[in-house]
Amino acid sequence: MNSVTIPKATVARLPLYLHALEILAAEGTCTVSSEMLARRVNVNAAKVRKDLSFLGTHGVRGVGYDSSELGTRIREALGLTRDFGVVIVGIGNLGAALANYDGFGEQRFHIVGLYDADPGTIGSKVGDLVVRDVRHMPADIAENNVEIGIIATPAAVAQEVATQLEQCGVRSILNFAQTVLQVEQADVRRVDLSTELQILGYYLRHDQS
Amino acid sequence: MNSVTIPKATVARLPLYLHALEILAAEGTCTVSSEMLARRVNVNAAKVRKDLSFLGTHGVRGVGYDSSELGTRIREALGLTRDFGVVIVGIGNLGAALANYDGFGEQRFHIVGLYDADPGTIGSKVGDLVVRDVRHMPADIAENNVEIGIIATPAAVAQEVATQLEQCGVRSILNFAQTVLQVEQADVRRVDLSTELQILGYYLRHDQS
DNA sequence: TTCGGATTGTGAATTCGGTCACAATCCCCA
DNA sequence: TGGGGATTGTGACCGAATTCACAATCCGAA
Repeated sequence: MNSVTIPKATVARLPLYLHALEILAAEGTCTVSSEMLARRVNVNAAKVRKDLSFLGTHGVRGVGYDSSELGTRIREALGLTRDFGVVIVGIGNLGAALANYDGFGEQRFHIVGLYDADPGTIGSKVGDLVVRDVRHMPADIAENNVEIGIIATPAAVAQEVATQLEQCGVRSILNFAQTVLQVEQADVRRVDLSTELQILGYYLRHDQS
Repeated sequence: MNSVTIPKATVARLPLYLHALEILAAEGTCTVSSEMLARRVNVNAAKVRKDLSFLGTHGVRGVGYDSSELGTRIREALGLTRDFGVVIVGIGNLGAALANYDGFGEQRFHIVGLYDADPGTIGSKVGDLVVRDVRHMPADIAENNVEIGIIATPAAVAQEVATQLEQCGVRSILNFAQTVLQVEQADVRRVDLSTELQILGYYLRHDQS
């Protein structure tokens, strides 16, 4: 839609700006400066301005950005103008925690399905959804127009689930399993506790962020 | 310790190489090529070699890397030659899930304390630890030589917890709360579901990974 | 109406990370 | 003993991301 492509690094920061902005707006701030945002997101003010410039945003020199308009612009850029269906596969401790996650706020991501393969888990209720047999997943996805899949299964089956998700047409995958997924086209983001800890471990000794 | 500083991007990949290596080793592979690792980690083979060259590693031309020696080298580089004490603050759904996380395998990260502020949660047992009042945290940290703190509290109190952790001498923080923490010196890594979903959302429309 | 302080937007410079290509080296086999 | 296939290590290039610095612009006050 939007003509210019936004650099990956910028895309990754837009949600942070948006969140900072929502907090400021809730506090009644109408105008924000790049400096103000920078402090809250822990980056350089020049970087904020350059990032925002990719949105074709127009702040006002000498004044700053209108916080509500800027919020709208960022939401548009991120595509947060419509709703997204999300499924979670693997309802163990982590999957259940993610299902209960309330951090979406007024966001547009809606969890519409929870799946597991364990008969002991299937049928149990998490939040206001009932865990269904993973074998129902393909049909459900097609029916509900699901676009994002979250994998919270054991590593051993994560790849299989990913392949299946992709076959169902899911193009975006958030992977919490300790595996690097091999996919055809899908966009995968990986979140792994043990990886993060190991990275932190390195910087414990080689200290200079 | 190790003379040369390793680029951040490389550090972030080392845990992936290590994990791939452990799987290969478990399968009985003694020698691995950069190409083999590259496939499993979804990166370029040249990048693998360049990354490993920072470790001063010596593979054997025409042959590859000795998988057990390479594993040792990576572990040394990451500092995984000793144990790390970890505490988790905020034992809600997510905190409890993290406490039960078994993905550490034979890793050296040991969760030695769980803390919460809610009287209803304090005293409950998660895994084989009992959740303690967060007010005991400073004393416990000093006593047990804790180096890493995981924050899984509501966003509203995350900053306060971070400040307290830092005052207790914790220099590494893994932040699951929806906030950007302001810290003095500590190294912070942030993991947030809603941010990840928003990034995925962007690429759903602007598709070309 | 003019001046000063504040803040944006952006070209230019710089740093960082990724990719390519190839010489150097090794093992194995004939 | 020599040659061929395989694979590493790395210099050179390329592109992305960050930072710098400053002209352009705006608001408000005198």
